[in-house]
Amino acid sequence: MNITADDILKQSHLSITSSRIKILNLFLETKGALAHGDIEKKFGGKFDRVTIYRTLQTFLDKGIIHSIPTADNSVQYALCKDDCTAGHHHDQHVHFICNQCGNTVCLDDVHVPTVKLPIGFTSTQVHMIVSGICKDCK
Amino acid sequence: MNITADDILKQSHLSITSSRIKILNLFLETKGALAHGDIEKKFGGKFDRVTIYRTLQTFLDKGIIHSIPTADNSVQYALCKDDCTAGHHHDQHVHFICNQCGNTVCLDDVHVPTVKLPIGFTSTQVHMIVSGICKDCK
DNA sequence: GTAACTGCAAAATATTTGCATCCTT
DNA sequence: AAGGATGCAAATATTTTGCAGTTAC
Repeated sequence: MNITADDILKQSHLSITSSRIKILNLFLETKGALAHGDIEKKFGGKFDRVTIYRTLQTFLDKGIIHSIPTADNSVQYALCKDDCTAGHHHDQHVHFICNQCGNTVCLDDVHVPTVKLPIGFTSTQVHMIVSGICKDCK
Repeated sequence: MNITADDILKQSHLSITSSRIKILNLFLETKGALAHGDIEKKFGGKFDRVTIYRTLQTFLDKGIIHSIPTADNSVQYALCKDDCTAGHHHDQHVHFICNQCGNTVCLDDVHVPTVKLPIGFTSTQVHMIVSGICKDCK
């Protein structure tokens, strides 16, 4: 049984509203990551720009989504895995950005190697962003 | 012998101008990475906002600096190593972002492990961003 | 002297905030 | 009914573009 947008909102103690459901469903349907602009385009004026900003921020706060660092400063968001709790992410997965189609996908099955940091450094989170050509654009 | 801002500009066939020298020197003096805002603050109105944008873009194009992906979408820039040529970066180094002091540093001595990508994916660049507490903030 | 770079002004974008209204619980 | 969420308007902030004046080579 797949988890529904409804479930996710309940788990995070958020009111179940139409825009949250729609945005969450978009994330659930999309295999890759989404930028603010993608969401806006997808719903073309269906609801307010500002609502998208606020909804994304709320989801971030609750740990429902996480942001993916990108080199071109477009902000990408993706659903968190089950082991993410509010404010404390365990997402150690690899993100792949295709230079051809521009899509960002989570490579869930690729394991992020642990790196040995210099003395005195403590790591709480590791992101690995690989860019290149994805299998669809090959 | 240390390389100078002057040398770098000559190597990239760029005119040697005051603002380019100053910005490059700032990079050379700074061990960590710089965001657009940092540069602006550092020179407090010394020269135009727009000049900074254009200078950074030029440096990016020439492969003098590279941008570092960050999770909070502030765009960070850092000097490229010698083995970077225009448009083709070999920077496989790890960046560390301190959650305490906010500084971004390049961990040049930490080797980025190669990851095995799923069939069909080709990688041209790998970024690894580790966040946590740096040795100075410990 | 010519091409390239800079500063200023302004346009285009992107993000944040305040407040009245509407929806969820 | 009460608290929270949304939409609209507007304030801020960020980035881009055009053009005239200046500087590097």
